[in-house]
Amino acid sequence: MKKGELRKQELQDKMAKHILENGLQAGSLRNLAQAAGTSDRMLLHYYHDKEELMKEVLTQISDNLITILEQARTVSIPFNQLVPHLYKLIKNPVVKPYIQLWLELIARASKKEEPYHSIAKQIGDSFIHYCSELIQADDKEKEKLAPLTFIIIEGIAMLDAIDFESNIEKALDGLSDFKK
Amino acid sequence: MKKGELRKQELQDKMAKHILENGLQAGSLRNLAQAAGTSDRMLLHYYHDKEELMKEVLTQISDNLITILEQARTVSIPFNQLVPHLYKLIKNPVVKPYIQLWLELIARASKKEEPYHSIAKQIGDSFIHYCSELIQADDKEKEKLAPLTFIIIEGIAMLDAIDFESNIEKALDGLSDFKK
DNA sequence: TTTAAAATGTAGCACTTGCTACATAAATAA
DNA sequence: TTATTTATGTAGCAAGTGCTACATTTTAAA
Repeated sequence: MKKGELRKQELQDKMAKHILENGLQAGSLRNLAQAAGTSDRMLLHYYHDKEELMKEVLTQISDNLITILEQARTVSIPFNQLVPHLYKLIKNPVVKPYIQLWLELIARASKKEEPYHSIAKQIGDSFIHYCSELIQADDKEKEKLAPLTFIIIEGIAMLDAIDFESNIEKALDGLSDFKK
Repeated sequence: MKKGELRKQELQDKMAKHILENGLQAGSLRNLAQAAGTSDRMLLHYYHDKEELMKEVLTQISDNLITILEQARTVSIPFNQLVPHLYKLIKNPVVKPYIQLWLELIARASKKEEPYHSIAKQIGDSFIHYCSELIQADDKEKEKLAPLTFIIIEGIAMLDAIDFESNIEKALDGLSDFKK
């Protein structure tokens, strides 16, 4: 890697950290520049415009999350244990900022705003793939259970955003009453 | 109702419509004023500040949604039919803007931003109450199934935001495989 | 060593944001 | 009719937004 690219990567790491800690809303060029220890002028030197910058930063954040998830990977689990397991995971202080950012991403994606929409789709795909790998079931079952797991975790994340923990517990209770 | 209050309500209706159609992001005082056919100056005459304005407008929107939902109410349905029923409902063009706004609300609520956080909690409560009324089950079951329904519908709304319809179908398929 | 390219600084533009100061016109109360 | 709220207009401020123009220094290629 050349010197320039190295510097760019250095800035990008710091920007990713800043976005993760403060959200998309706090991601103005000047804010990001300050967090990275440079100027907005320099950011537009390394990136063509803000859209390109955000695309690369968010992609990096998403890659980081995947790495974290892969590291926290266990052996495959049956569905009824997987959901509580993932609930614990998204409550983890390391993971939680990613979930909060994810909610912001979805809000923008729902308006087809770019680059957020396409990045959100990518992340969605990765997560379903991740669920699929974790579920203990045959392939035909996985096909249905991975999306179902995704949906339930997303829903839980939303309830968690409005401090509905007790409702989450009740729902998990209700879920465990079901059998195949 | 006095003349002033009447005028305020008139403006508020138009602002609610605008927010519903264009989202929170498009809700600057000047945008709202234009949509209501007045000036930002006048909005701050009727409301103390933007926070108060948003609080009242969003509360009204939420009340409108509840009215719509109540009108679309059927007889009580067992859980496994309720989820597909609600999925159809949130796909309804009349309801869909509310869901999109809801996603935006959640994103802000997750940062404890006011007035969004408290309003989102209120709406969450109403929706769980609504689910509870619709579910065909005894009270003890409802206690668990209403939050579970809420979670699943929220999750579906998120997947829908990133055009994951086929995954939603698979998940619903998977869900119907479960039995008590 | 000259030359081209990449890195960085300083200033600013045009626009949007919430909100305010200062005024006048209109409706209402005394 | 006078006095007092209430309604509305005009202008602007201070801060923030993405982005650009123009300059200079530093680095690397010839």
